[in-house]
Amino acid sequence: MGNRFSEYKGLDLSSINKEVLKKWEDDNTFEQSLKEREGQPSFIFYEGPPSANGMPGIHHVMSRTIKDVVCRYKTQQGHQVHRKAGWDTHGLPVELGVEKALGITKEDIGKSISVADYNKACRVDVMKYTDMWEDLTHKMGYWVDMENPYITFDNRYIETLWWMLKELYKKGLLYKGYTIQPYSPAAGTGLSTHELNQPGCYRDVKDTTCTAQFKVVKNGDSDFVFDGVDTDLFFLAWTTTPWTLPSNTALAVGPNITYVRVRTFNPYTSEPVTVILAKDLLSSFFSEKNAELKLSDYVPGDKKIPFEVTAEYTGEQLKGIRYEQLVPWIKPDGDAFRVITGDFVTTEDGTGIVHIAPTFGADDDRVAKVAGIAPLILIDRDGKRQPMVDRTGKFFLIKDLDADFVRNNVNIDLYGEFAGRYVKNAYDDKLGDEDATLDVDLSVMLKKENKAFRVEKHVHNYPHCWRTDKPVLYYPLDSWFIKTTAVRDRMIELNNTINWKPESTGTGRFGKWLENLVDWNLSRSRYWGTPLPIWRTEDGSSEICIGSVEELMAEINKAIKAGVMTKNPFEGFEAGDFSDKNYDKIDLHRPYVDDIVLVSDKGQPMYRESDLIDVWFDSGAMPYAQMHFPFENKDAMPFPADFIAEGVDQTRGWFFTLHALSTMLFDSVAFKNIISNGLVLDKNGNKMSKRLGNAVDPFKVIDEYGSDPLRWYMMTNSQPWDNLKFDISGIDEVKRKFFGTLYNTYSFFALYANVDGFKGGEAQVPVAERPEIDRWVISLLNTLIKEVVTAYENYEPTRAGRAIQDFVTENLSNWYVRLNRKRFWGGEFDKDKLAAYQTLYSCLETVAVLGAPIAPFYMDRLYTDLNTVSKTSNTSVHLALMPVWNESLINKDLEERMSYAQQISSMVLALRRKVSIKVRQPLQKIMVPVLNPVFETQLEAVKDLILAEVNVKELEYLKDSGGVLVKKIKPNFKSLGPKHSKLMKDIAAVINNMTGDDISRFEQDGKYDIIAQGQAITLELEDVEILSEDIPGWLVANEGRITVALDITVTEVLKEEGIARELINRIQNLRKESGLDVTDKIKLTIARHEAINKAVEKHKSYIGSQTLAAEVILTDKCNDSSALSVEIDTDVETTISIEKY
RNA sequence: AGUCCUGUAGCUCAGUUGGUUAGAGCACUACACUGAUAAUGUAGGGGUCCGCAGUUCAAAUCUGCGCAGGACUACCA
Repeated sequence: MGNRFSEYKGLDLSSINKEVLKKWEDDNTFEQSLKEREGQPSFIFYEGPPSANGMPGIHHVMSRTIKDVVCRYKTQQGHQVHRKAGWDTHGLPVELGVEKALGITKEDIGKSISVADYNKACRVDVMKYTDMWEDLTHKMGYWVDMENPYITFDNRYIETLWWMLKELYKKGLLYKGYTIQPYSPAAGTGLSTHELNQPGCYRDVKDTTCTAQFKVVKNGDSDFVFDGVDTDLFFLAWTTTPWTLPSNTALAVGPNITYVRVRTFNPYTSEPVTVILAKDLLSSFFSEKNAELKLSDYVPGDKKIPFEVTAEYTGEQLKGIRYEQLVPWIKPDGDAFRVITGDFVTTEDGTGIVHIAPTFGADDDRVAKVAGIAPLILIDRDGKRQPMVDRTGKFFLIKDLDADFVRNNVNIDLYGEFAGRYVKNAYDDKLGDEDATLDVDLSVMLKKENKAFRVEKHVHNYPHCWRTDKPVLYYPLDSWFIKTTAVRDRMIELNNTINWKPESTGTGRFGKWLENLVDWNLSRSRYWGTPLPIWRTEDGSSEICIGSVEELMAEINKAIKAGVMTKNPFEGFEAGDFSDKNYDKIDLHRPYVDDIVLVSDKGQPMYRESDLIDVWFDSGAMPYAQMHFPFENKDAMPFPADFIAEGVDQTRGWFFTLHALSTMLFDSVAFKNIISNGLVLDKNGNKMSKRLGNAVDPFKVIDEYGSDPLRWYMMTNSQPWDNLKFDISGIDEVKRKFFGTLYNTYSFFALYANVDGFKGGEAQVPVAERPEIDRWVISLLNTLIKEVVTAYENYEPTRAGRAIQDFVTENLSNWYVRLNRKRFWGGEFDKDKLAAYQTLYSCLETVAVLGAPIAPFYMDRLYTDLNTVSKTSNTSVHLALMPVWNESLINKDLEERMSYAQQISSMVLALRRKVSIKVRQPLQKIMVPVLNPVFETQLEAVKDLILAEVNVKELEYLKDSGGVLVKKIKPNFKSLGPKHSKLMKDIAAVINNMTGDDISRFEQDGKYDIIAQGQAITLELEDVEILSEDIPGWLVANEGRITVALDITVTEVLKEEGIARELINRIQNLRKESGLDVTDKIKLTIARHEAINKAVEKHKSYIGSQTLAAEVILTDKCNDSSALSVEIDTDVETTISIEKY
């Protein structure tokens, strides 16, 4: 050991995975990689916290591989890269999981199970798969510190959150307001979008829709629309929820939409009316067939209603016009019943005029606020502001309203008839599908009042509550908000400095999101999460936002003194002591914080606002909370991150909250570089899911193949931000194609290095003194380093991996090793051989270092195997530094001529195949037309390589003399294009029609005059490509611009040499079969055969040297029992025997 | 509905500032090679570059409109 390069029986990446893991553990390699970089520039990385209450899947391997690749790369660039793991522990999925496990629903909380017990169950449940996560992290080789993770339910973590909330509160960015949210009256709770997106929530339902007539008020602003109108004038607006019409306070038009004024008759009352609607939608209300009808011919009751367009307006013109309240039940408090404009208005359906009920639509609420339109609000018995519908889903009963309000604002006669009606039959147990709905009754009322223009059933998609199956209502609910809109511009500015991979996610998805930002709704009415640290008096006159446990303690003590509390539940907690022990004494969750009652300056009790905060706040706060900032690490907080990575689905999740909080609190980005990766789909492009049974178990894959092929496959198969169609056979391919080839190359090296006693520590043969092919592969190697390092630096691991793979399989293995095999076996251990070993060694070592971030296990093994013998390094590859490319070793000329060699070789081999002449049979010569001296010089340098590879004696350059060559000329569009764009077609035609003589003349003069479309044009040589495609009389191959001819005459001399080679081949096979070592010398006996005697005699020493035969004996008959019969040529058979010398 | 991504050979993917014969690997077929051998090489078949329109001398590449798949956000008259 240590003196010989390890040789293996086969490649077992799964075992290597395990062995290398063990080594990392024994050597504390990860810790070392941090310790060794102490004092070096740090590279800051944030780990996005996964939720540990679900099993890790294959897609987690994806994002974690990306993170790991970057962090390992940066370590190899000399940075210190801390990686702190984290767990996301709050939130709805946890609650649902617990409810399912305990067989309870939300209604049971506080009844059959106490909040304390419920939360205790959540705390345990959320960590239940931690072991699996740690195991996967470990096995896949993701280096992250799992010893000291941040956990979002930790009291210290929450304390930082409180500190942040207080900072926001102090800046005036935290406020209470209301917003329109999905609400389930049947369940009595608001719903999150997450809940709304449960499968089956959106269903097609058939509802009554109504196109209502809003009567235009005639005043100074609207005179122009009344010009020539002889009837009442109405706006038409359509709604799928007629029950919201009584809450209408505005109409919205599109500023650039064209509207028409139409004189017609109401189809229900037959009264003459004039209505306004979008021009584009005219045909959906008025049939073309009726266009000819005369208004004067109309008889009330006619089915066919005539109409006449009498004016046209833009939306902008209609803006500001007032109309009468459609359903005058309740007087709104403030400005209302005015036409406003909105960009969201379309003419796809309806009338192009949108009915706005700010209390029941999110869009409505927003545009109304902007335009200064009041919502239709009621005051209930408790003095609270309410929409027209109560929490159970019915119009408020008059007795439930404030008496003063009823007196001043409510028309009891009209409203009384409808008060108490449920807006959907589904909310009333007593009603079924057969009963008349509120929508219908309202529509009928409007019809009678000449206020409905069309009433019909309409099928549309509507969300339903996933628990009660009943329709959801959009309803205004009280919530706490963060005023992100206040910093929107700054967020956009900062976002422009972030390097997004791919860029489109940053500018597109994220950028657009920021432009249309709304305030961040923080409130969640749940149990398991970070409580909002705001205490308020019942009347809302005083409130306090708590920013630390210490502050809370002080307030509690104040409250105890004031007598609103009797006992401090957090007694014994010492401010400033950040130990586990101290923080274990308290619990900042519900219900404990709810039991705390504080006291206002005026001595009133203050109760906690019962909301929890959005879990996304938890994760967005992790840069600070993971350090317990500012209570600890006040001056040592790593911020902002140099790099983060997560799935693209986090764009509006984690990416957003990180960005929003850092902008608001520190006026800074939270991360400078980001990769947002795509999804991992199954091989057919379908989303993986347990339900479909197409989910891939990462543990099984790693166990079977090892992590390296999996990681390599994920990084190189498609760009990280494209979706990956995960196909297990792709991993197999990577294993064979890449790792197999790399392993083979190493095995080849190890085998011969051990034979020759090469150690790797020998003095280097100067590159300039190495043969052409060595310098070629070294040139490519330096190109590779440049390419790979640049790719990593640009956060493009895919390019890096593909470049490495290409180099290994194509250049190193298929060409360098294949052509150089003979240099490694046999012969003296001379300078040339040493150069070969050193070249191959440095290629392998460099590949190991370059590939280490992606394939950490195998590359570490390869690196160690090499260095254990050479002793040039004794560390893990992950502590090694990335190589630096040497520009002076990159020789593009050399790379070009080697590619000529490769191309010509493969062409000659193809020719041989065509005429069925084996490669073992030497041939006399190949001929290559050379049309310029540079090409000849290039070829001359690689001539020997070509000849050896294709087993041909000489290479002849055919010059342009005596007209042997048939030349062809092609236009060079790239050069011609910019000069003569319009004439290209004609020029091309002229060039293609040139004769051999023309071409010769062109070549001699260096230019050529032609006429195209009457214009004289002088062509330069660079404008065309002249090549020789055929050499009459020879066997010719042609590829691109290279042409090769092969002399296929087999002379007697050549034949003999061919026979010698055949013999050598048989003998080598025999050697191998008989188990001889590569270095064993033999005694060789060959039975005479007329066809081979001369060849053996002539090439005796050649045969001997190739087969390590000390003696080569031609005999009449081989008596040896080990003698074997071999076929040398068709019908030529002889026997040979070998014995160890 | 909006925003974004993707669409190239049977499959997975390259394809540079637009340049005229669109490539690779896998798979398939045939042949060859054999001291790297559970490798390797060569050849072959296989393409509406998603469609349509436009810009241009020239479009897989640029623009517009669609189509299909996917993601996110929203669900509104």
